[in-house]
Amino acid sequence: MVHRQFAALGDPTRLAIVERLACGPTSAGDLAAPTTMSLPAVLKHVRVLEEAGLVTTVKRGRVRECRLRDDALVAVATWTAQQQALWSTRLDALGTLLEET
Amino acid sequence: MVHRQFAALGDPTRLAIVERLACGPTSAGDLAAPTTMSLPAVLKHVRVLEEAGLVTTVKRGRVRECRLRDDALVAVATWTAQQQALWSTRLDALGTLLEET
DNA sequence: GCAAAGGTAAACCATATGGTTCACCGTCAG
DNA sequence: CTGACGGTGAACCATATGGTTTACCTTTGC
Repeated sequence: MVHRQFAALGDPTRLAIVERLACGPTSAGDLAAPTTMSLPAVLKHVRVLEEAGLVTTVKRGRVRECRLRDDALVAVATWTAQQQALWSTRLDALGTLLEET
Repeated sequence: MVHRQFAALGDPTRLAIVERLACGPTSAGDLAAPTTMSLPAVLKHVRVLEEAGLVTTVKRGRVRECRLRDDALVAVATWTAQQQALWSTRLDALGTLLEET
């Protein structure tokens, strides 16, 4: 069910959040600060990323800490690799077929 | 602008189309046949994939042939690799920091 | 204990998305 | 030539998405 993750990464705002989070965990407020968006909007995006299994959040006191899951992109990476492998072997097969003729 | 591709792959129908196309080019009709969807619906998805630079289509006679672009997933693969690299170096840094203390 | 800060829930809105049907057009086969 | 086939454009619809504002709750600092 990797399409869930693709969908989550398909929004530019959420992609930016992931890239930001790759540099270390931050609070939700800090995530919203550099944007022109309201906090609730940003938090909705964080929720989506959370449900896609890309980030985890913990509430410490009154601040919610968001961090990238260490296994966040493995599903995406493996799917992509599989697909590329499949595709390249098909190209190889086509190549040998062309050589034979 | 890799979010365009992520968004395109974020829909289960389109993801299935890509996987199907990885096994070789097909006509639009053949793409729609195994599904419960109407042809126009499938063709809309193909358009989206085309605009995301993932597939190309050519019209031969009255049939439209759809094929996966050979460079379809490079952007996705490179972004993912970069991100994982960034993330793992950060983890390494954290590890050495913990060792020092 | 009070005020400010950080977050959250709810209501709401505009637009995008994913799908349908129907009418129609070009192409291929008999 | 004509009919069936594959695809396309348009109109339309329901729901999802991305955003807002407002009110409110909890935590923190003085």
